[in-house]
Amino acid sequence: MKKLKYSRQRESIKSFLATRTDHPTADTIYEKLREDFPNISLGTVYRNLALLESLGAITKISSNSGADRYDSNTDLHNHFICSKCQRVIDLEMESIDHIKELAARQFNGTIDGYIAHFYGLCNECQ
Amino acid sequence: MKKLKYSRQRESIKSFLATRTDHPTADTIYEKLREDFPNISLGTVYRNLALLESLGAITKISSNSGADRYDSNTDLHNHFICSKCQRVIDLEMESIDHIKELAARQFNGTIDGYIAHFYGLCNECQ
DNA sequence: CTGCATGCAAATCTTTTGCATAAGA
DNA sequence: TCTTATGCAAAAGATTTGCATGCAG
Repeated sequence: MKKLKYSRQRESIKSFLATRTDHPTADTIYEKLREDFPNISLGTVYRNLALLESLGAITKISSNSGADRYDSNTDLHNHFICSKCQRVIDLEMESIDHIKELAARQFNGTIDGYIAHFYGLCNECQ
Repeated sequence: MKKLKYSRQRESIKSFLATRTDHPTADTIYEKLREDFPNISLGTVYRNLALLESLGAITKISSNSGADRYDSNTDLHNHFICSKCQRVIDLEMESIDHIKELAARQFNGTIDGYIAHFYGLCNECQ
């Protein structure tokens, strides 16, 4: 496989994401990075996000509507997704790891991980 | 609000979905419905799926890749999503409803529901 | 009749990709 | 110099929408 080469853009994407807990979309990241790299392209942002995800450095979150979101917190944690504004909020809840066992008991295959998405209306929307 | 009017297409979409447990995409449904309605359009399929979802008759499932999938089983249940072939499999597992309480304890808003997605490789892919 | 639903096509939105050039090692 | 990364633009994939016409009530 090919060797990874340093890139200022990629580092910037990674460090920007590390400052945010609100799971920005690729486009939000793009708009922000334009401050430092006026000519950066959305393609570069998507390419790097996919690369970082494949390296396990970040996580992608898809919900039922809108663009995918990205999360620099790769620790196992769950999300609350607002049904109205689509905001994604981290839940620092007690471990629910045992649900993986319950699932494994039902499913005749290998379960590598899980993510639980809770939904409802966030404080701002209700 | 406006009144719902019967449509053969919508009934057909609903009953076709009821026969499947593999969570087809809008396009799969479209191809199937063309057997009975040669001129049906994808737009009609999407419009009816959105309508049925808003009525609570079906559920939409988004995963990290590929098109959204639709599920006629609106009972609370969780899914296994294959990381390789993207197959979505229902998990008839023991209740994990208590995780909702754990989440509510952390989140200062209203939690209406949740869905847990387990991932890994399915039998065919490993 | 009246209004919701459809078919068709164009438009949108999000993400991916090809290619020539720039930059890291 | 060699190879990976970038910018730009076009392409692709999924979903939505405007509009004239069809069909249910």
